[in-house]
Amino acid sequence: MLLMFCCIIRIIVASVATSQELLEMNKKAEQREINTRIIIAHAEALFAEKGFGGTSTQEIADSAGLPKSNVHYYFTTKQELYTAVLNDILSDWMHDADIFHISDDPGFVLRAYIRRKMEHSFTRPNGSKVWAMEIIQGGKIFGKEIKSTLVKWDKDIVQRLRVWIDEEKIRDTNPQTLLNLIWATTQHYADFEYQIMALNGGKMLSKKAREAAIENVCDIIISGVVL
Amino acid sequence: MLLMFCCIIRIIVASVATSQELLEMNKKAEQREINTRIIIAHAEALFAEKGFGGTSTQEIADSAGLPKSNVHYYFTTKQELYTAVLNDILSDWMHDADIFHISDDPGFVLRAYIRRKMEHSFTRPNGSKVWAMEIIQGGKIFGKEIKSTLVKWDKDIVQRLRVWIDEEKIRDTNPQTLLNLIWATTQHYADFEYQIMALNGGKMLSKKAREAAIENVCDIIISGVVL
DNA sequence: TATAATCTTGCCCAACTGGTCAGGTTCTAG
DNA sequence: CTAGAACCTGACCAGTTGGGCAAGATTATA
Repeated sequence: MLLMFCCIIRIIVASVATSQELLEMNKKAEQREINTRIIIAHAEALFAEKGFGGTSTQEIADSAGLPKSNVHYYFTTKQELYTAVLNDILSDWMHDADIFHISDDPGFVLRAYIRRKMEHSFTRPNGSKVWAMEIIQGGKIFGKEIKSTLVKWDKDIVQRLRVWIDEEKIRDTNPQTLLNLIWATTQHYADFEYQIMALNGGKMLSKKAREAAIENVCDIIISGVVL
Repeated sequence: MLLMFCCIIRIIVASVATSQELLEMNKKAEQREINTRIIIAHAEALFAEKGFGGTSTQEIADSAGLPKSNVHYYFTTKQELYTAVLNDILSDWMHDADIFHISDDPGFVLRAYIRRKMEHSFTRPNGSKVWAMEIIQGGKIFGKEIKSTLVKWDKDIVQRLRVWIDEEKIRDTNPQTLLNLIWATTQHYADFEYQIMALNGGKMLSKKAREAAIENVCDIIISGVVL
């Protein structure tokens, strides 16, 4: 319970400040903001590369260029830091779905949403990877946040899809299944980056290939579902 | 190099023997077969739950009901055991694609392949999870096998899809992208089991819901791609 | 300028890690 | 029946782990 409380405190502290907010801060607060951000960024990369259990706080500290004790000053436990990383990612993702509320054309909305998710996968793959591993391992650490925030947000979108089904604008399918398919496919390009590369002759996807992948995925899903 | 060789030896030893083969073995060989299988099975479950770095050989031993030294007798290093687990999974998966060579009807083949992959996700989720985490972490340990076995096998299927595209039996899309979409979606049901459950009111998918999910996924993809 | 609050750090530690090994038991081949 | 290969395991080890702590440095506040 106390731990839970500590986590919440940290999350608030760790939330990204705008540059305007940074200017208004005094030196102490600014230091805290900067260090917290650095630590989270390096932790995200290392957790993505080696998993939670495979990453030591010492490594994170070294990577961030700080003494380990300093990392422990900002994040008392490794779990606390891990939670901060996951929160940072989640808040970034939630906004991708804003598009569902600014248009009523399923073709347009779905295409825009898929595109955003795909682009996110290419620009911030590590976040997706850490998230994926947490879920794969059964959400043992971040489970509560998933069950509350994510579930509520999911229900909202599913409801939106259901309306389109009733209006016979999209195929009569289980909206949750459709959403799963979209998430799975878009995040695949971040999480399975290595496999994608291996199947692309060991090279990273070119900008052109990425664009083509985005278009292809959009096309397949939309012609599979939009009536 | 020596390590590589050891791994191959282990893999051969660890390969599943039929019950017929078991009967023909002497006691020593049978013991080896049984212990190896038990260790791999328990390791698979633990690696899926806690990742490679988060699982200790002691835990694996305890879970398998053997002393740690015995585990180390069969698998000198943790990596060696991990490799054996991944090989076990990979060999299981390869066969799912046999269907591509027994029919020329894309609708039939794709539906059958997706169904098999989905069923596999429901019956052996842990294998998929370990695999997913290995890829997410950049294939550092299993990379070579991926680059050889998997890539070759992938090329084969892509070629098959390309023919169908040329024959205008399926939509003119990047065949690799289509394959990625299928893998991502089908494996999602194993890897993101926890999320699926959370979005299903915290309950596991019922048999009926699973069957419906399989049908839905098939329908969406096939009507998105088969002409 | 005093003093309170926050930040930084080197040092410490008990617990655990993957892995070794010697010496035992069990089995098989000849 | 016997020699030796294969198997088993308790005891052990050096290195690493997450995290605590207290004393000193810096900054904010009154």
